[in-house]
Amino acid sequence: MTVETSFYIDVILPIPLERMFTYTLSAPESHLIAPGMRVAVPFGKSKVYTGIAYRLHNTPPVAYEAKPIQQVLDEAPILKATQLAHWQWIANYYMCTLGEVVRSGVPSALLLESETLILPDRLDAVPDTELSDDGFLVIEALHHQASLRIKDVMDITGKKKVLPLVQQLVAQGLLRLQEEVQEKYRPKTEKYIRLHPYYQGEEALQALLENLERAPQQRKALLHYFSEYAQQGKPLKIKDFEQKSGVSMAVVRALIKKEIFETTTLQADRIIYQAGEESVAALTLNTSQTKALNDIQNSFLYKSVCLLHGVTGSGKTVVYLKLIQEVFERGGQVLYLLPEIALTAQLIHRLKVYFGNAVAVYHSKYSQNERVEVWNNVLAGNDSAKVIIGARSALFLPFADLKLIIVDEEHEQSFKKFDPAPRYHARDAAIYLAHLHEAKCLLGSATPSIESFDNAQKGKYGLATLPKRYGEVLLPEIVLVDLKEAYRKKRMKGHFSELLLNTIKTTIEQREQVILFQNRRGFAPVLECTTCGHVVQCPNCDVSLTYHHGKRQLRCHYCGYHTPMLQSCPACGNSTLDTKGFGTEQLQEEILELLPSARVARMDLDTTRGKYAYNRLISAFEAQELDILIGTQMVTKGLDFKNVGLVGIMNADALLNFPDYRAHERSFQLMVQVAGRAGRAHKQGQVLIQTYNPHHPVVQHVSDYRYKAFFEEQTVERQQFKYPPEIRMIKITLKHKDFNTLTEASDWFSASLKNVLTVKVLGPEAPLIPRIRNQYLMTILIKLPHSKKVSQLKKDIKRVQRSFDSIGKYRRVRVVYDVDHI
DNA sequence: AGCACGCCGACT
DNA sequence: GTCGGCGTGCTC
Repeated sequence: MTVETSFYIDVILPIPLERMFTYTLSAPESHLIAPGMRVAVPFGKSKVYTGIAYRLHNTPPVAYEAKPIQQVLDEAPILKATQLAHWQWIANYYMCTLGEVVRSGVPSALLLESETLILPDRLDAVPDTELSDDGFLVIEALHHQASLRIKDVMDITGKKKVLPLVQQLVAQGLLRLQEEVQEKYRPKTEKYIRLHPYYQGEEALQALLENLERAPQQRKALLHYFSEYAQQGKPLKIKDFEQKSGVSMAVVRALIKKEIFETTTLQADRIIYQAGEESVAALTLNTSQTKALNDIQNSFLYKSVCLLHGVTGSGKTVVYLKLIQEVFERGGQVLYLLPEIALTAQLIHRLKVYFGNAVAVYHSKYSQNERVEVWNNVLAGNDSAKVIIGARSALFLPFADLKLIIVDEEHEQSFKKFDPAPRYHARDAAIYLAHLHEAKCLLGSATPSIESFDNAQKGKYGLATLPKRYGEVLLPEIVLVDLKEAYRKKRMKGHFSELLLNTIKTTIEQREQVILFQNRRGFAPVLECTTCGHVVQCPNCDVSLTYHHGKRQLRCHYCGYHTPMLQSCPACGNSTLDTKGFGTEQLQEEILELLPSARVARMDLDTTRGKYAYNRLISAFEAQELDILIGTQMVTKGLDFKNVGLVGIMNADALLNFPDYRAHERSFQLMVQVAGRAGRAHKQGQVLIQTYNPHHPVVQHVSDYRYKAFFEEQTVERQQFKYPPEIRMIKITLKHKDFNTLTEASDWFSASLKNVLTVKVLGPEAPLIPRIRNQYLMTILIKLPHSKKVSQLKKDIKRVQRSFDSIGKYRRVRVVYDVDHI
């Protein structure tokens, strides 16, 4: 007597729902499946999703009947247990669902797409005369086409609601529906040839060659095959063979047809790297680099995270290389995280020189196929993916043996993801990932974030420093220009002080280049009527429109709205519209007027939109085809120019006066980073900062490169006003298109939080920009001391949200959590 | 999140 | 009458 056992699987679906879904498995499926594999499952009325198998069990669900899965999609797990643990941590810590982590973590080519296909069943089951007009159209279309999709039916009938119609036709037996799950990723294959096994023996071969006496080309091909095969000892690529042997494809085909050659198809790796050319061992470190390396290694003996504070140009990368080499020799995997992938080209090249084809690149700009390739290589622990360079998303790779994570430019804001969940900080997620793998994590920066330096000061992280530029070149000299005084003494030409303008001139005369930094694109950020004071605003967002001179347009930098330049004030009708403030575009225009012979280019979001525009600008500047580069923060990021004599910061106050607790930190970082672009291999560079407040402590600290003093001042400020790292913060944003509903809803939410939580709840408050893309925003801020337990707090917040969601009128109010927001 | 269902007002 | 709007509930 046998007892019927049922098999169930809990599946993570890539959707923003907290719970998992339980499906039934057949007995054979239950033997094939393991946690971490993908499964195709039906969901709802007509959808099929790819989910991740999470837990296999025998407990039937009580409240509902589980559906059977459609298909097991993998033979082996594509996710590792450690990886799932990491994803779970991200979901908990950043208050999102595991499904959202899956959606952003798994390459979308591995998350199959469901497409409802409509196929003909018995098209003559019902006479045409009994069909509705729309029904007739659909059946007619299926006489010409093998299948239709739902959206095709919409086009044919010209209607949006076609499902009832389709369902009726299905019920009548005319059509059937097929839920087709398509594998988007097809491994690239290449054709290889080899000699047919029949000719293995000496005699058979001899006979064959004699046989080919009258076919000299085929004979030539065969002889070439032998010499190549003797060298390589493996099947030969058909393309290579054709080239090297000098015979035409027709000859090869003839030999295949005669069954003298046979072809095999092998999966090819799409990403091919050249072999390593130089050895890291041959790299010599200077004394401070040696010391830093030793400090890092020592700290790794008892701490898992170490911060490397190295000034710009101090040679941090060489230290990284040494650390990577050490792991590389032991065969472990290294993850090298960068804030922005635009800057990786130089680095990838450099790493490949040392680690050859062990270097793999992974980021969102890569094609789906390439990403799946890297994914599989990392999963298998292949030699072709031992050193992985990537942006944020590389954190989600299925590491088999991760030993070291390097987070370069750890202070960069772009490591924190926002908008689609999961809103994680890649640096912090990297530290947790290292912890799970018992790996080491190195954070590197010239201007460490307050948080990281604080952790280093408190002994939580190790600390190593590179205080000097490589080759003992001095850091650029920073000169402050008092704008107030310059204006008073009428020593200004447009937005340029005489000092800055003259220094630009002499720099160019010395055949050196200039970078001008202005953190604002466009021509003028505000268009104001001088008669009535009206400021022209975006119709969808509560921000002023920026005037773009080149296109004679007004543009919104938040939603992309644009309109031709207005000739008169929309409020009072007078033609007295005037621009206020200035952006990169206006600077470019001014400089062209002031220095007509200078070769000037602008680098901002507007000029780097095209696929290659960014690289073109960079190479033109590198090749010294340009004298002056005017840019936004884009120019501050890790670019290594060799001939920059001067960096000008047009207006430091625009950075400092930003209403945000991080404004000073960001200003310090931006200014020091952009200053670092000045100076050459053996010559000190120059930096000019224009400001209305030359005595501002941040400006002062920048001018002397006093990071420590800056850090201490910031720490005091943050302790005083209760900001991180003194406390932790969770920002809750509520969005809705109706202002009144939103206000009511956020009041309710905030009040409930204040009721339930024992920590500080601030708000609701309208953010700086209270409306974006026709959605009103409200923020609630939660500040909690480190002594409080976060996990319980987050559960309490989620509980409040559940009661909130159960209130009908608030249901459509979107609630967004941003933990440790920037 | 989707998506269907169901109830309302606005038109061929 | 039908079409499309949007509020509501559900998805294993």
